[in-house]
Amino acid sequence: MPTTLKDISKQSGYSVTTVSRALTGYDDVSSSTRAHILKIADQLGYQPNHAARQLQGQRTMTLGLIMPERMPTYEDDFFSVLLKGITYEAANNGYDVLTSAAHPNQSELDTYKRFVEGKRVDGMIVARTHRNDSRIAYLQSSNMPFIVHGRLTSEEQSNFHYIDVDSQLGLYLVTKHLIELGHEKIGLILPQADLAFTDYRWRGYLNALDDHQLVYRPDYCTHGNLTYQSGLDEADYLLTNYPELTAIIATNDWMALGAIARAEQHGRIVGKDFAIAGYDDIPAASQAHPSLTTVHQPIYDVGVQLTKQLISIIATTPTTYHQTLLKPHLVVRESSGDSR
Amino acid sequence: MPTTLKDISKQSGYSVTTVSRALTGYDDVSSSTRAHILKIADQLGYQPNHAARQLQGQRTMTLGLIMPERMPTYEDDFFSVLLKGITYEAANNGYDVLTSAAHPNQSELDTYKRFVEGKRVDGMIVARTHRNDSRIAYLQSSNMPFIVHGRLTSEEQSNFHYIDVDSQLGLYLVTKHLIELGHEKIGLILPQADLAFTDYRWRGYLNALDDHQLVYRPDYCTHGNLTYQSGLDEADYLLTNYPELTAIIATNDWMALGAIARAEQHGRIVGKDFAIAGYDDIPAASQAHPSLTTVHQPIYDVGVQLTKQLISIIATTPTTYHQTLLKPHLVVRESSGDSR
DNA sequence: TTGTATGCGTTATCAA
DNA sequence: TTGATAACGCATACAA
Repeated sequence: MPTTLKDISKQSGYSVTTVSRALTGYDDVSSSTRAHILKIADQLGYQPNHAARQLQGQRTMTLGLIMPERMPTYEDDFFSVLLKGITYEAANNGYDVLTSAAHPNQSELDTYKRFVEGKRVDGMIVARTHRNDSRIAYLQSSNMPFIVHGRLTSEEQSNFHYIDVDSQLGLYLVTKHLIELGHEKIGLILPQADLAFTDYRWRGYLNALDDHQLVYRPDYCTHGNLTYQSGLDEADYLLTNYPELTAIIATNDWMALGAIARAEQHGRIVGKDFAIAGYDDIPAASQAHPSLTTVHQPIYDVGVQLTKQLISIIATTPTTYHQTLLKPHLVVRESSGDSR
Repeated sequence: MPTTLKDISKQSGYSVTTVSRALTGYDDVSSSTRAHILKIADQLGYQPNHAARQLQGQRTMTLGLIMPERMPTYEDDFFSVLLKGITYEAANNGYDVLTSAAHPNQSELDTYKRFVEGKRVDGMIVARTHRNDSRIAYLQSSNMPFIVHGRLTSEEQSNFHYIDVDSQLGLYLVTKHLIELGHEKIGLILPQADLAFTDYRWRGYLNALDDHQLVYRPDYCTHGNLTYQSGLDEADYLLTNYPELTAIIATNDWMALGAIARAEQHGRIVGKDFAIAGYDDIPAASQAHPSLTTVHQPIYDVGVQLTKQLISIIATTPTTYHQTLLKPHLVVRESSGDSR
């Protein structure tokens, strides 16, 4: 059985109260008794019982992250990398991280409720927002501190703390890059329509076309699901129906890699007579052949930033929303080809 | 303030005890009162207070995973992918996952103690074992259920539940593959010497040489640290000092990718006049150019298996160690070249 | 079938 | 500077 305050109390002769105060660093304990108690606690290998602390309203020193209901695609490591950044930064600040996914017969939202109303965490991190995001609505109605990676769509109000990478700018940059290389007919493979960033990426593409007096062709835009397979499928669709295309932008790297593979099967030589670009700059992007032109998203670092912010929010309960928009940068590699 | 049993008690007129029993599914509650209570609980959105449950000795329904003290290299996503598998499988069984890393001024082992003695979890998962692993020794001395991914070195006793991928077999397979292609002078880039699997991988290499009557040259073996950079460095060292080498095996894919890059800088054409193989089969391996011959490790699935096992161990406290050795398989791609 | 009393380990309040 | 007591929310032993 683990050591409790009572054990230390007995050993030391002091009351449980005094022991508690000595251990938690109160200043109304004589330094000699504190030293004495500290020594015994150390000998006995005392570890505070976390549940007991929580129970009388203490902080949990725990942050929560819930993985999406349907597992993101097998190859999508967005959440795991984010979680890595979160875990290490949390630990640097004395926090632990509780993670879960929907339990059987429960919704994702139920999991949020379990964490929040079960008082299991001091704050929540929400990632990959979608249109009309019920998780955010719920958290707003609670008084649990939370921070979001991403915003709601541009038509919705994002009245909460967030850190986002400016997807609209990101897609503007790639699109502009391709246009400047001479491309005028550029296909676009978007993610699922209900993801909030889909909206921003689409707008970035649109703006770039606009700014260069190119006509927007809605039929050049399709929706994939962020997987390699959907990159194959959507590229196939675009190349079959619109052979006039000279370039395709996929809104994540896995779809872009799929698109490259399929384009080559269609007889296009990517990086020479056809251009493809991705988004994210995952490790495989630089290894791919041709290497992938893409937009860099520092996911690990975003995890770190989110954590830093959330912890400061927990500490200070700011009255104004902390909203950060990070600027992504274009990484030009072989797949977009030379100037044509 | 979240709803408590007391609130439901007041609303329903029943005692807290009865409410508690109705909600946790005892059978000594009349079905009419149960229905009544359930309804009110639902209306009030009752969520059990986790801390309170834990406090009187209940299960936490939480599993623990602690990330290594020094962050695994930036690009090493082993833990994050493992954690993804663990989290989803845990959730499937009604469990949550608590993760952390060493807090400031604390050791990794302190973190284990916090989790175990602070009674924060029902079981622990340990990964990436090393020689003389103090975390395992500690857990063995506790009575916290735990399962390990990996074993101790072959000279040590692995008296605990584990699931390992047979690294020795894995390295045997790659080495044999290269030998059968005609290679006789094969460099080996190992991980840090204190990692337990280093031992097994080295033995696999050794056995394959032995079985084919090739002499083992210790100086053909170097140690990297699992990063791309160390792949560059160690390959450089090997190629500079032993130009007679016709192949290099790196014991993970990132080092192998580094080795490919450096070998090409040394004028070797990998896949033609020089062979390189890796280990892990990370996504980038199939995208690399040349694509990487490697050994497949199903990390996500291992996470799933570990979780399944651990949960069953928690439930049944088996008296015999559950030890599984998974067979890895060779994935032959371009980097090992054709028969020579 | 239901209710009362008690305790889990800790901290906060109040008194000494 | 220290200690007794109550309280956090829940589940259990025991009584009714």
